[in-house]
Amino acid sequence: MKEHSVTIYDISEQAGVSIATVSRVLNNSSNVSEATKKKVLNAIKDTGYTPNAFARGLGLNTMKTIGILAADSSDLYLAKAIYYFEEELRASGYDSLLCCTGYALKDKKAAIDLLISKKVDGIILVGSNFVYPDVADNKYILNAAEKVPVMLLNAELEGNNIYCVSSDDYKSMYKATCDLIESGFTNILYFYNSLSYSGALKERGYRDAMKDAGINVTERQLQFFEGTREDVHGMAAQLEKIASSGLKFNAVIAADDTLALSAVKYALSKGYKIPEEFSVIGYNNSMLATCSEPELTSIDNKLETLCQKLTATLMGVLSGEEMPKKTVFGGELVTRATTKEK
Amino acid sequence: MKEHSVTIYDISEQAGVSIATVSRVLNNSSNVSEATKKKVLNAIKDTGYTPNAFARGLGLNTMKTIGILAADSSDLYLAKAIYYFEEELRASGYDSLLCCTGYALKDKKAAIDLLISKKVDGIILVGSNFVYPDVADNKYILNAAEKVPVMLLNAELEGNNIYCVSSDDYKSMYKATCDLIESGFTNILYFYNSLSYSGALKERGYRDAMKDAGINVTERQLQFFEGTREDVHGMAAQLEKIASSGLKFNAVIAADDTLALSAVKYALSKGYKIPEEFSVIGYNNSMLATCSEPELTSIDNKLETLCQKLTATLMGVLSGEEMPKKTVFGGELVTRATTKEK
DNA sequence: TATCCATATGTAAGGGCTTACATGAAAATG
DNA sequence: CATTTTCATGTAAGCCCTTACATATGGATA
Repeated sequence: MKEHSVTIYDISEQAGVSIATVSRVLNNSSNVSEATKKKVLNAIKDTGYTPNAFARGLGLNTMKTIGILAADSSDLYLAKAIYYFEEELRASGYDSLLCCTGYALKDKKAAIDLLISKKVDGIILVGSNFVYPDVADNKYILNAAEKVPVMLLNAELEGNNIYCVSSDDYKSMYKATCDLIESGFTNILYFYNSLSYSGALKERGYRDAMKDAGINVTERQLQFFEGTREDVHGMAAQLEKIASSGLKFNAVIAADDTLALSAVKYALSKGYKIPEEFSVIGYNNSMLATCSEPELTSIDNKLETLCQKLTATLMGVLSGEEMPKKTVFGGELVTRATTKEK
Repeated sequence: MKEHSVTIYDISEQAGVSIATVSRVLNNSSNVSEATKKKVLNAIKDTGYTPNAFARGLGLNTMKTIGILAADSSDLYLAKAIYYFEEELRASGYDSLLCCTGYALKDKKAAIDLLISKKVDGIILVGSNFVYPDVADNKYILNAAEKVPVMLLNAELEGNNIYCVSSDDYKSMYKATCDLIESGFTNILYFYNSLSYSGALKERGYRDAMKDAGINVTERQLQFFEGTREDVHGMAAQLEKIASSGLKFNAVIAADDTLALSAVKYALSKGYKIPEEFSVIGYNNSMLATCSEPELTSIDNKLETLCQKLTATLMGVLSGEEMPKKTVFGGELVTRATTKEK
C-alpha cells in the first residue's frame, strides 16, 4: 500500500486529455463534451483512481467535513445525538470528524484546535458541558468561532458566529416538578450529575417550581453524584446513604435517566410502592426508560428534532444565509409507571 | 471567517527565518537552535497560526487519521467500542473519522470509498455486521484493504492487509449454554437479532452445547427478532407470542443484553420466579445488565481489551511491523440475578 | 593555520488538485 | 465569406506544507 498512487496525471495521460479536463469531469464542471467525459470516466474506472482529498482540500480550502465534539461518545444521550448529526450531515454532503474530549476543559481546547487545523467547515459541540458557568472559561469557544461557525447543542453562549439549538430544560423541569407536587409529593429530591449549562437550567426549574408551590428546599435536597455516568449502583448507594442520614424524600426528579433508574432501584430495595409511595421522573427519555422495571416517566427533549434543526442551521450558515442564533424547543413529559397518571 | 489565513510564510517573515525553519519547529525536527525556536514559537502564538492540515497531508501523504465505520453509533455496544477506539487512537496521535453506515451493504461500500478518498491511514470496521456469510459480499473489504489496512472487530475475514481481533463468541456461548443446562434448564430459547459473523458463531455455540448435552433443538427455539435494537417491548411481545403459540421454554439465552432484558420483562409478566423457574443470560455485559431488575447475568466479551489490542495491532501495521492477522480473546460469564449461582 | 565536522539555516522542488486565463476550432451571424 | 460567439480544451499559477540538498558558521582536530 501507499505506493505511488494513481493521480490525475495518470488519468489525463491515459485518456489523452489535460489534467484540467479530468478535473472538470471530476467536479461535474461545465463544458466537457460527452465523448471526452466518457474517455475520462473509463480511465478512472480502469485505474481505480480516487482523488486525493488533501490536494483537493488545498485547492478548495474545504474538506466538506464537520467536526463533532462530545465529551463521551458512549454516553447514551450523546451517542444518539452523534448518530443523528452524522446522519443529517451525510445527507447534506458533509462528513464527520469525531473527537471525544472527556470532560476536562484543557482537552476540549486541544480538540478544537485540532479540528480547526484539520480545516473542518464547522464545529458542533454536543452537550451542554462545553459551556461553563464562568464566562472566562468559554473563551475557547469564542476563539474557535473566529475561524469556523460553532454550533451548540443544549447550551447557550452569545458570540459572533455561534449558534445555539437547545431544549427548554428550565420549563420542562419546572413543569415536571409541578406535576409531582400536584400528585401530592412534596419531599422531592433533585438528583443530578452535571454542572453544565443545561444542568443549571434544570436545577433552576426544580427550585422555582418548589418555591412557587411554597415548598422550602434545603441544599441537601439537591444531590450531586460525582461518579461515572453508568454507575447505577453507586447512585443508588448515595440515595441510600443520605436517606439513612435522616433526609426524608418520597420522590426523585433526576437530571438523567440513569440517575432516575438508580432511584427506582433504591425505592424498590426499600420496599416502597411505585408510584403510590414513591415517584420518579427521569430526563432524556432514553431506552433506559423502557428498560426499567417499572418503566420510567421521563422528559423527552426531542433530541432528533434538535439535531435536525441544528444541522439545518449549520448548513444555512455555511451557504451564507442569515440564520437564527438561538432556537429553543419545548420538551414533553412521557408518563409511564413511576408516576401517577394525572 | 475563511479570510486569508495565517500561513507558514507569515510566521517565517515575522520571526525572520525561512519557512523551512518554521516547519522544523512545527515538526519538532532536529537542529533548530533554542533561540530561533523561541522566536518562531512566539510568532506562532502572536498570530494564532494553525497549520493547514491539507498542505501537511499533501506533503506527508498521511493525515494521521483512521476511519471508523460502524453501522449505528448509538448502539450501546458499538458506541462503547467507538469510544475506546477514539481514545486509543488519540493516544497514538491519530484522529478518527467516523462514518455511521447503517446496515445496508451499499452504504457500507460508499462509506469506505469516501474514507479512502479522504486518505485515512487505516479503517476500523466496528462490529461483525460488516462481514457477510456470502463471500462475494465481502469483496468490498478486500478492495479497501488494497489501499489501507483494514481492521475487523468481532469478525473474521482472510485477506491481505486485513487484521481481525475478536472475542471467542462460540466458546462463550457454548459455555453459557452448558451452564444453563447444568442448572437444570433444558427448554432453552436462543434469541437473536443479527445475522452477522459473530451472530453465526454464537448460534453455533448454542446449538453445539445443546447437541452435546443430547438435547434436541427445533428451529422454533431459535427466535430472530427483526425490529430495531432498542425495541424492548417488541422483543417481549415476540416471546409472548411464541409462548402462547405453544412453544415451551423456561430459559432464554440472548445474543444481546437488550434481548435478554426483554426476556426478563416477559418472564416477570408471566409471574415466573427468576432465576429458579426462569433463567436468562445476556450478551455484552453492558450497562443494561446492571440496570435491569433483577440484574442480568451476561457474557462479557472484554470490549475494552479487544479495542486496545486492535488499535495496537493497527499501529504496528502502520509502522511496518509484522502483526498477527488474527487475535481471539476469551469471554467471561458474569453471574448476576437471572441465573442460579453455581 | 589548514582541514574537517557538526550544527544551524536557507533554497527550491515537489505533492495532487482547482481554476483563471489563453487558445483554438466550430458554429452562428451579417 | 469575413467576423463574432460559443464551446471545448489546454497552460500554468497557486494552495501550504515537507524535505533533500546546498550553504554558511564556528569549533575541534591535526
